Amino acid sequence: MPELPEVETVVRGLQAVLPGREILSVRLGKTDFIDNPVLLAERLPGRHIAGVSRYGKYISIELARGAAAANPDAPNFLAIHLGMTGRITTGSPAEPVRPHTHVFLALDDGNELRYTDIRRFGKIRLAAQSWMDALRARWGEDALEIGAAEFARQIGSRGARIKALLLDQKAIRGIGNIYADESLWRARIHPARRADHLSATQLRALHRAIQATLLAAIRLRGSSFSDYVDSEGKPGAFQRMHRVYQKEGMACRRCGHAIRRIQVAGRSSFFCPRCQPAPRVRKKIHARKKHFRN
DNA sequence: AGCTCTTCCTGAAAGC
DNA sequence: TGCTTTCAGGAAGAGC
Repeated sequence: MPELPEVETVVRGLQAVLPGREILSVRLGKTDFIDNPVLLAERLPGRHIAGVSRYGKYISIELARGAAAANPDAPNFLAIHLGMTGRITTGSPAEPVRPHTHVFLALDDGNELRYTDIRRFGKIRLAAQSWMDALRARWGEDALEIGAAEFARQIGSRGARIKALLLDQKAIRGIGNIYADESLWRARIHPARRADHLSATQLRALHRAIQATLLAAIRLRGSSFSDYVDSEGKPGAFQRMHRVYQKEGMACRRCGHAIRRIQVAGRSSFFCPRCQPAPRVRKKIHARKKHFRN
């Protein structure tokens, strides 16, 4: 499940090989996850790649602007979201093609950029600057860049449960289920706590925990659970450092209590019931979800 | 307005 | 053994 650290790792890999390359041709398989496949196939050939960057969990491949592409509505960005099972790799076109590979871009150095996505939860779009700006306006600050004060202001004022907010890209961008759970464990905060019930100290601790967790994950090139690999096709190693995610029933590394799993905001949430004390049970929640004891 | 739930997709694993 | 059911989750959109 590519989240900020995995996308960052892929982007760094692509930055090493893509800038300056010309896209020679486009071949497509299934296209239901591509915003406008005809436009993509028509407009990409002949364009040169200027750079690669990350925006939240989006990968943005910027195309060099020719004279004709100078106007602001020109589609100068290839925006790619890996969804849950997306992978982008570059390598020789002679390498065997993995099943569910749906985009092939031939490059002028003889290599091929491929997009593979089993579940096709990913998204690909040839986008104009205005679309990238709209994404920026819609979403919150990047989880790695946001300061402690801004984090407390954005998150601490909301009535939603903290886990739901961490997953909401409009509140803060880049975090998914793995790093939300790992960060909450590190900060000793229960995933079902209301954000506006957290103390200033807890918000500071959570801000610190998020950034420390994300940076540690980037150092280990991300977490490979099912499908994630970097742009060279190699898995990350941060899954070895997971403390709660997918560890139901195992002993908490801090206190030894069994890790539990509950649903919060429609997502599996793993936590230590001793280190991360539950919110005071509200009658509404108690009546609906009996497993909220602890 | 602000929050939670449902939906899309495939394959692995559990259930019977 | 072999079938069916459940589950995983990012983010848009529906619903409350």
